[in-house]
Amino acid sequence: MAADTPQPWRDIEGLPEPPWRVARKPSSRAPLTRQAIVDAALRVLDSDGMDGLSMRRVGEELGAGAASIYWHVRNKDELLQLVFERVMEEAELPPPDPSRWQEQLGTLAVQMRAILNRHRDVARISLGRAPTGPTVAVFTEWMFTLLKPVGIPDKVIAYLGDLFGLYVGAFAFEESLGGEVLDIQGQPPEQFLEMIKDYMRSLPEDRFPYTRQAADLIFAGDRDDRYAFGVDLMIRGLQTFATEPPA
Amino acid sequence: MAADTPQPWRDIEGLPEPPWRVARKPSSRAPLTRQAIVDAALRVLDSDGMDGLSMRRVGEELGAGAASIYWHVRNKDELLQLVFERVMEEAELPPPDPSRWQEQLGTLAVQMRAILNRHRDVARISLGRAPTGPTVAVFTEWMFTLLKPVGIPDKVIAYLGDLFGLYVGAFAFEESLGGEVLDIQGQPPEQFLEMIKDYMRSLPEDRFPYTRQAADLIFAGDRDDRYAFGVDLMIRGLQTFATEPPA
DNA sequence: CGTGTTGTCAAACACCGTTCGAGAGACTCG
DNA sequence: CGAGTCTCTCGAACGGTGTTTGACAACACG
Repeated sequence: MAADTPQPWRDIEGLPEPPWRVARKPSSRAPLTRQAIVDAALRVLDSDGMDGLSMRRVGEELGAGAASIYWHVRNKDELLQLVFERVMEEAELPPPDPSRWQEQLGTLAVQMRAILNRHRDVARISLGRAPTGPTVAVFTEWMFTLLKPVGIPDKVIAYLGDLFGLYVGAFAFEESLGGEVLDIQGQPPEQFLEMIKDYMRSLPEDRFPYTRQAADLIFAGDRDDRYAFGVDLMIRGLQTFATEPPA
Repeated sequence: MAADTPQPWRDIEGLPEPPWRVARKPSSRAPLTRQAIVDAALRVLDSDGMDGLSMRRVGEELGAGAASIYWHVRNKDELLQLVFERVMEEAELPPPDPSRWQEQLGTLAVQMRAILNRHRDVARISLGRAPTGPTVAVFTEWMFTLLKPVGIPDKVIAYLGDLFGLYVGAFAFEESLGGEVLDIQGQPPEQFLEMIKDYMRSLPEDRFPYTRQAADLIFAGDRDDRYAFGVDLMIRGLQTFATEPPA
């Protein structure tokens, strides 16, 4: 190539780039921030569920490459933690009223479950995780303000947070599976359940009298009912620690 | 485990296999059986943990190819279910004695947790799963025999199994993570915990009096202590359903 | 003998989380 | 005005994953 030959017509300085070669639309994409990434991840989670939540998919949702995410977030696990904390902030705590502590605790339990169920598969993230930010402080203070006046010992209140979170998370997790673990055969869950019931009823009467009789009861009740039972049992247990008589 | 301890009520010999678990075929003389695969999977799980448990790895353990496994097992999830059920059969139930129901229930809880912790990461499998074979029948019957004489309503007993399993599983699951979720920063878990405590103590005194004071309490107590608390709370709650006075 | 049936498995498929290194763009300093 | 540095993006690649496919071997039965 004769590089030294003057070729002014070959000068491309200032010429517009042909549209088919523009690298990317300059500013159509929102800036990539931690915030935006968490938003996108939550959006993907809500629509595609946990199995659809891949780094590549989150990148796509942002109109960005998967690798870019790693500049803002250590790894997928940290991203999940952020999504979890963000969702937990949706919880609203009423002003604590010790005279109705059982009711308020029950309501909170219902609300937490609702939040975990509102965002698909968030319950799967929640397990073994706890909020670490200001949220946990607000919760703790709320619990103490509600339960200390009833006479429940500090240690019990302190441990209760864990237990409470564990139950709500585990229950919602089970729900999020939606019996998908149950179809170990090709059958739909309910049909499979019917099989188990039949199996139970077919057991020898002399050794399994109760089980035979309770086969229906064991699988009866909707999710709400069973959830409420667990919450109720915990509250009843708590009650035995209270020194102040219930209002 | 004392495998030689006589447990006639636990004997599942001669009980019919539930129809959904019948093996594909007796298989004349093959090195690869369902049984052998489950064994191998459990061996891999014990030594390499959940992350190391891949179909290829199980195949290798058997001196076979990964694809071969799919002849005997529908997919990985079914394999996990089988491993879970196998481990659950390690539980030993004492002869139910209603006069000591609280104690026996507590002991069972401790034992279940021990089993889940004995086999590395089995707790991770257990969540959202329940045994579906004869084991669940034996458990159910045991529960009823123990609790019905105390006057606890059938429905409560029926629901209790779920709740019990949920708590044990969720707790052991959390343990199996071993705080690995906590090192969202590079720090080791305990150091990170100290940070949270410091954070709590630094909160404004007027809005977070209890939290400031209870910062230590919240993270105090070893796992055993916290586990026992949850079990105790459930048993206390159960007690309120009993009509027969405690012995 | 042929013809199924049962069981094995290498190769391929379509993903995954994560790392690397080249680069673009914006800022600061001499 | 460079030159340098720092922030940020991302294509390509690495080493895995669960699962499917199709070819193939070993045996059973008529």
